[in-house]
Amino acid sequence: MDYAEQIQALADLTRLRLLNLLTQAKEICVCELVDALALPQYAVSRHLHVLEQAGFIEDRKAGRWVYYRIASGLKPYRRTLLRAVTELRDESPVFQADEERASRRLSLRREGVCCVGLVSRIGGAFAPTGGKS
Amino acid sequence: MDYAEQIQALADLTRLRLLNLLTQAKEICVCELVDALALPQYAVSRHLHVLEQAGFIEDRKAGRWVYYRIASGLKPYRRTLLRAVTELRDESPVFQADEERASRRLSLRREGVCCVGLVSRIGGAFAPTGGKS
DNA sequence: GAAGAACATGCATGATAGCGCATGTGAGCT
DNA sequence: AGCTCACATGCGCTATCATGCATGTTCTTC
Repeated sequence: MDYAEQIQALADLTRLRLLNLLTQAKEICVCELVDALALPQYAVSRHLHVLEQAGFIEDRKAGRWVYYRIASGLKPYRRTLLRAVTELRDESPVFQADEERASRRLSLRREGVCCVGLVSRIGGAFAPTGGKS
Repeated sequence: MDYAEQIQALADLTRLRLLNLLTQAKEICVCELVDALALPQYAVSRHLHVLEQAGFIEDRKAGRWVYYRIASGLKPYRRTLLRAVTELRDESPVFQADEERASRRLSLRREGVCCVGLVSRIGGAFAPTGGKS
């Protein structure tokens, strides 16, 4: 995988949105990203795979969940590329809307676990009604 | 043109090579870039056009020559992206070979003009024999 | 104004990428 | 064991892109 291909991995709005969220949290579960971006699960999975192949992110399996995070030990130029993404953040409301949804979704975690007792994606959105009481 | 499209403009090895050269000189003529990259003229022209559309470079017409340079007044994230390109430079011999050819080609300028009295591309390379004597 | 140099562009082609749908995989729960 | 949930992936389709060839455009020079 040469340099152009690695940059190619960033040349997609969905992947930029994913990276934007991942740069702002230690790690995020796939289902949380699905909710935050309001995209089909298969789309999110695919884009995450591309980013992982390009070496920008890595994953951690935890039971039936998979948490993604920014890869550790990034080479300088990759780190710079990610920095460009974070600068992009101030320029488009798309990223801010993502962050808001992600923030609400992440706040529903219990003891760091993403989906405990959550009926995910009720009617296309996550219910802020307090989960299963 | 959204952000992903702008990054898309960088997702090509030829364009990375062009940018690498342009970040290291005030301005470079198309024919000089053709020699430095050893690529067909139409290819270089096309890629320059893509970079220009994406806002990374701008051109200056001078007679029958066209000089390209890094665009002035770049937004922060674009400047950061270009910085990533320059960091890429230390990682691949391709860029260094380009620079060497470009350096030799640029040294043939007379009073800042690119092709004065030059029979360009003799046998696929520029002749270091001193131009027209 | 005719010729040539420098650069740009229209067209056809092959390769690649993203999307939508469905299905596969693997872990946890009953 | 069987089921469900979270996630990944194979397939078909469409769109986009880089390339190669040829041609067009613009400027200079004779």
